[in-house]
Amino acid sequence: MKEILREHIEEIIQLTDDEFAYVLSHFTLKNFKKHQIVVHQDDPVKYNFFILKGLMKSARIASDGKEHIVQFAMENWWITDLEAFHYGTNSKFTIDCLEDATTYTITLENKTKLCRELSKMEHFFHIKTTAGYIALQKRVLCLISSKAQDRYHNLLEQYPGLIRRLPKTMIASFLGVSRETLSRLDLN
Amino acid sequence: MKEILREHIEEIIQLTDDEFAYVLSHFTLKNFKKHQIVVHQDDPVKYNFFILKGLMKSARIASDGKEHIVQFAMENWWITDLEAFHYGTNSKFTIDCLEDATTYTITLENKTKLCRELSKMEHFFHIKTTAGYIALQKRVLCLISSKAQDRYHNLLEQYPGLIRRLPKTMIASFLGVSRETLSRLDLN
DNA sequence: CGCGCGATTGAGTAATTTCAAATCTAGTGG
DNA sequence: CCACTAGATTTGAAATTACTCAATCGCGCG
Repeated sequence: MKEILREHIEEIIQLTDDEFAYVLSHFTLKNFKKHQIVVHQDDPVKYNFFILKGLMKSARIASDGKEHIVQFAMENWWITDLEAFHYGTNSKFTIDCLEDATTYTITLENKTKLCRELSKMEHFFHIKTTAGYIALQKRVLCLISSKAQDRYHNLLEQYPGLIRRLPKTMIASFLGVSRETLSRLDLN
Repeated sequence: MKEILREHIEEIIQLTDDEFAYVLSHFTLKNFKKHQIVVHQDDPVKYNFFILKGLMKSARIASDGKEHIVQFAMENWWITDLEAFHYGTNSKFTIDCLEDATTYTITLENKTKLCRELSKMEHFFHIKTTAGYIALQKRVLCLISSKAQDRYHNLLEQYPGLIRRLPKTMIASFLGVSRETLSRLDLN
């Protein structure tokens, strides 16, 4: 468990054993079961989640009852409602488990403390956020410039391992089309 | 000029006069004229731009010749192709001026140096990137969950000052609809 | 076997695009 | 002050794309 987090962090910065032990002490290991809700829409967000094992999604239920999936996260990905987490507002999204999950969670207080006391960790989070920004920018471009079919292929190409674990209904929701439309596309 | 940048940074962190002078020495003041191209699609990206005055857009020209606007930036906003800037790859976008512009530019080398030497600045950029991430996440949600009309109103509500300075063609491109469709919407 | 869930298919409707033409507007030069 | 032009915006009409609602299919599991 520890090793996974350590390797993940050390892809970006180097830590001594002591430093890593200190970093680790700011995280809490938490397990969740499939279908378990980790963040409730309209509730405050306590944690940022680093996924060791499992699969989650972050989605918003619109007023008409439809679910719009904003993010998936699997092994070695982070997930939370970053806005609510950072600004202490209520979550716009519900985050739940598509598979049983094991996570390291960190509170905002601990993240802030860690960044203040170990500037390498601020660098780490900065780089991670930058990568997330870049990924979102790509997604925006895809959404405004491509037809549903190309969006599907684009996703498949970028995250083939993820797609295999997802029901098509959810892929459709993530792509911003109805499940019927996705089903009618020629996916070859 | 200096004061604008200083106030912008000091919204997030505190700097002594000496520190700010040091920070400032990593930036270069650059002026651009309306229609001038600041970053060419498929070229490397030298700078991240902080806009003191003016208005720019970042857009991708697709293979069919259509322009898809990914970002606008006006006073006190940052703009670049963050992926190309950080990873040294070629820009996916063309960034150009919709109005005459005055900017402070910073190279990746200087940004990295600044972050290493003054950890407060790493914090500053981290917070800025986080805010950008949050804004993009909102945009993604809007794109997958709303009709064109609601997307327009959403944008108008969030950035009324920006909309007033933009031709409708560009707003349409930003929203991911054709200019004809935007023109036909009932915008009241 | 039969239930439940996900995926597909059909039919009608709505939203959006495309291409073309018309209209409007701001700036320029006479 | 007017005429002219270039660019932006709007409008029209047909074609495409996607959505909704309903029905059906397929499959794994108790």
